[in-house]
Amino acid sequence: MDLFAERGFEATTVAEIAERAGLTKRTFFRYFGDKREVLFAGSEDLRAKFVEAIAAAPADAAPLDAVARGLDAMADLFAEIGDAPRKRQAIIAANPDLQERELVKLVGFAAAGAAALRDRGVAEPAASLAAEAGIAVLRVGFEQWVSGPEGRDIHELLRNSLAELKAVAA
Amino acid sequence: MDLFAERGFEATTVAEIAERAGLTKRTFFRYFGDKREVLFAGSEDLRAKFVEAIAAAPADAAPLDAVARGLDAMADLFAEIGDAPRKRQAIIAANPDLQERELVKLVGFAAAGAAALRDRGVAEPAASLAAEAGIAVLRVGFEQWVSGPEGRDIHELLRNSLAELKAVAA
DNA sequence: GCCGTGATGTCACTGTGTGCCATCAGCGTA
DNA sequence: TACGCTGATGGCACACAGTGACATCACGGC
Repeated sequence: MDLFAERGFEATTVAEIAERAGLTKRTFFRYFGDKREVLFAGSEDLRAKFVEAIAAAPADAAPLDAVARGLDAMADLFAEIGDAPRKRQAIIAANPDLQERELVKLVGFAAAGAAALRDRGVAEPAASLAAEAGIAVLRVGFEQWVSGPEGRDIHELLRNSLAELKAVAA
Repeated sequence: MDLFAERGFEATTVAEIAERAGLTKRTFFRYFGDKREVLFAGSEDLRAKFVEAIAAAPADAAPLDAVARGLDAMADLFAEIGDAPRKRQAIIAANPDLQERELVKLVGFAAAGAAALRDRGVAEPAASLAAEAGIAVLRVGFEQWVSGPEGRDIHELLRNSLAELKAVAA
């Protein structure tokens, strides 16, 4: 993160990252599948929170409301770790390769969320659509959070975004 | 496309593609920003159809209905060129790097669709959400089309997918 | 003291992607 | 015809990502 902030992602070589971390290039690639992955190592936690919250939603909750619980759980995590996500997002915003990887992660969230919904008895394609819609809400709300003024509550932004989606789809 | 179908994307080098096309590696990279891009060259047309149809929707159409027009226009193009998209999708499905690039293209569609909606007077974040939701519908419907039996009508799949989204968001 | 086992280092190598310069065809102009 | 300009291409050389193969080393069990 330090190196990326100093020189940018592209201008930082894996050898330099490895040296800073006290290991070799080869060992770096044993821990991370590729150079980008080092910035997304924490995303499994996020996905886990998301699916757990969906699974834990009341049995009679509608699919999209279960997804809303998942989004709320993600927001908890964001709020918890302060503005680290914002710094990280600035690095990602400056590099197309990283944006690609982020999209992959988000689609992975959608797939995991859809699976969690199916476990709740939601049929396809409703499960996938509810999960994809939830990720759309996340994208839009998160974008407002990182690009807007500091201190705004990410929970509220996501809730508003979801309400807006419901209004649009009505 | 021939080379990718024979040996797979990864096992095909840019030098081989260039040779087959009668030019050099260097020239290939002047036409395509990277190796993956050669598979996505036609996507600008698709995006253009999408935004044109949104712009051409009746002035009183709801945002999501304007997006539905856009999806219909894309379906026209898919149906027109037969099963080439299915072959292409098989290549993409076999390679994570290509999937990443496809997501980027889809998100680009969403952004272009959102801009078209804003031109129609739709405010944010409704415009982005409607466009993102439309792309979710496209992903789910297209996935059914390529993975399901041959001969199904992509228009119908997309319409059903959209109806399902509306039901889920109700 | 010996033997796995897992983590790490070292080395060589392929392939992507880029910068730099040479070449060449076409085209307008004197 | 000769000249110079321009745009497209080829031909290098290179940095860097990522991988396979092998060596090394620390460790714990026996």
